Amino acid sequence: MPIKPHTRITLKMIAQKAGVSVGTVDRALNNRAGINEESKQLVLSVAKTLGYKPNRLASALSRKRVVKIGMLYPDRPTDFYYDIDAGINMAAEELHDFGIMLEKIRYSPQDATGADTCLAALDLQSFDGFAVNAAGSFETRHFDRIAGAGIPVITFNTDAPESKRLFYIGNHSRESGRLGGEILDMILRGEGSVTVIGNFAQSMPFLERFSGFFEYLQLSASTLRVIPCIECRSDPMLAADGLKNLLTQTPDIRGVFCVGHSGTVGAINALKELGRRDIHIVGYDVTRQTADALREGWCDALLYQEPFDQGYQAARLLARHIIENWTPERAYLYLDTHVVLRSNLDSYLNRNARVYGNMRRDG
Amino acid sequence: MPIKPHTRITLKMIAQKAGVSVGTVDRALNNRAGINEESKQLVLSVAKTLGYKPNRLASALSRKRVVKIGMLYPDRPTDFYYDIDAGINMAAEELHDFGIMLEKIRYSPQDATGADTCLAALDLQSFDGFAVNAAGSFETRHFDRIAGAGIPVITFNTDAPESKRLFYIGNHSRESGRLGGEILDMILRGEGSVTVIGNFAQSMPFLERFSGFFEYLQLSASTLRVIPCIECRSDPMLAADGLKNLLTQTPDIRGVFCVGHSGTVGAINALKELGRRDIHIVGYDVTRQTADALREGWCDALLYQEPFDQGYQAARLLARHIIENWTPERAYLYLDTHVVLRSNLDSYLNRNARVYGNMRRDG
DNA sequence: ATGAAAGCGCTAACAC
DNA sequence: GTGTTAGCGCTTTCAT
Repeated sequence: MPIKPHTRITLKMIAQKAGVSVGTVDRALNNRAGINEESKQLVLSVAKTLGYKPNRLASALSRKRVVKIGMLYPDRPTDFYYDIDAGINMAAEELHDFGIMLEKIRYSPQDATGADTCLAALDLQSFDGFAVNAAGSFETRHFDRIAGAGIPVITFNTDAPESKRLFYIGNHSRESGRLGGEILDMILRGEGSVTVIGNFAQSMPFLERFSGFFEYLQLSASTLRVIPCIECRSDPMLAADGLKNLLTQTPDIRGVFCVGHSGTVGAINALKELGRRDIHIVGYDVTRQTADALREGWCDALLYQEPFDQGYQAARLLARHIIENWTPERAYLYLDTHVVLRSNLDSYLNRNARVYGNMRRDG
Repeated sequence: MPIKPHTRITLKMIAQKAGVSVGTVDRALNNRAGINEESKQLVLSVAKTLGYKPNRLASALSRKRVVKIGMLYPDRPTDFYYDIDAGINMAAEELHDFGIMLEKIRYSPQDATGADTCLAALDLQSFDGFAVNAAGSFETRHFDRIAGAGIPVITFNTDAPESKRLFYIGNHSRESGRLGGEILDMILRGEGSVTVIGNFAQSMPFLERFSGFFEYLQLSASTLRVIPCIECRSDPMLAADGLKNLLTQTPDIRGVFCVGHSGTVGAINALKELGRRDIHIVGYDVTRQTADALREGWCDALLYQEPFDQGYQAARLLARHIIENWTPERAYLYLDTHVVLRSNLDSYLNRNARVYGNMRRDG
């Protein structure tokens, strides 16, 4: 192990070259008050010619203030939020050293006032930012109020585009719907009828997936016939019953597109009950139930939304905004929607444990 | 919603509670020499009850030594390594603050002695580790020698399982081959003949993808007939000619599985030339050529290997091993193989620029 | 074997 | 408006 001097441009070096003190350099470089324009320009130009790169570490270490970020997301369904939560945990660990603390605030999406109560109870002033999963019946005006107070708010997993949130990170729901249409069309080769199990009342992403699905069929001039869809309201039972009903009325249904996890589970159960392996399901999210069904052939493809990454990146990016005053060029940061088939299912089960999980420190 | 105070356990606190000095605590915690067993155990137990978590930042900041990591990977095909390179750049930037320096060492995979020459020219002793993309005709004994000298070596993107490398991070080639089989089978519904365009002489992953493809057809009892395959030796022209030849002899070919990027490009060109939109291609890697073909319907699906992440994670994980003495539980860290279809193609084009690119600091 | 002390690069508080 | 200085938590060196 060689001992090499660390040649790095420091504030001190800039100060020396510019003939000022580190304090002044700091003020210039960080846009702080109490410096006159001339010195500022001087310092800035010296820093530039020297090729100065700030050292986030030293900065974080010396910062007295602890940055506190509120992570606001539903407490269920447990399956789905388990992965988001894991991603947040990972980010929390990485950010901890930087003096950034993540505080999880779970709300109940079923309870219309749950999130509101949560927010009301919080001492907003003690937070430096919020990352919000705007699922369920969340009142966006709440975080408009927060954003209005100068505390940055971003959304993840589910957006609230009409709100004052800074940016969104998550999936492109419409695109994933198109993907669902493409896969179902590929499987069925445009023959027969399909139906959609929706969850539209619950929140926008579901509606967007549905739109995307239609969009694909439209664009590709698919010959698939779409039968009026079923609403499942996040209840697998309703989805199952609805599908069974529909099948008695319309026996030529060949495929089902489920815009959400509960609908997928319901549809799978219905087909199992009826023993209909000839009907093809394209659904959402990899959980034990859907994974088993995929493996056993009750389902053909699952669209996977990288929940782990959503939590992880949301925390990281918001932290970055707060610490470095960084903002993305676009207000939408889309993560990929993954196609999970039988052959790559194993990769997605416990995927985080595989790679990221191992990346956690031993202690 | 507990409000946890950000109380950080420091060496000082442990020292105080254990009645020793910070120096001793440091020695105990980091297995350094010059401490007697009793004090060590005492410190360790105090640290444990206090729930001590080391602060990587302070550690990196105070460390005098600069850690140098050699990233060894081919210089072409440019398209493919552009993304790996981008991932490495991102890692380099993140790691820079931690006093970790990445040095890129590009070798020419065509030139049998290219990598060897590279390695011979290096001052091995000045490196703290190597991450190697063991593609092409790379002589694994070279990095066996390095590993033998106590310098950790990991592989990424392409493994060398028989070598002394510490662990591998990249894709599961056989699984991706199975995925290719599944998709082609799904498209063709087991009807007709398919062929495989190989690149087997080049390196193991290609052979593994091929095995996986067969494995799937076998396991699923697919009725697809596989016609003896074409070898393309990384040359799209050879692939195109081979396919055109085969098609004159065996007109009922309905699908083509290409185990590598060059084969995919060649097959696409052949079909374009023949105007055969009825033949389905499943290939590898998203580049301008394959993306255009997918969009225009000359190709049905692309398997994407997350090159960006491969470079990024390889650097991060090796750094972690060197700095924190962390080692993964398994020697294989698999990243997902993504299925790219028309509907989600846009997500994959410039995907790194979209999210990660934006994450880079402004300067 | 152990303690004391000097930084690493930066921030923030205080003095001028 | 500017300079000075005391840390942040850790590593490393030098005494003891």
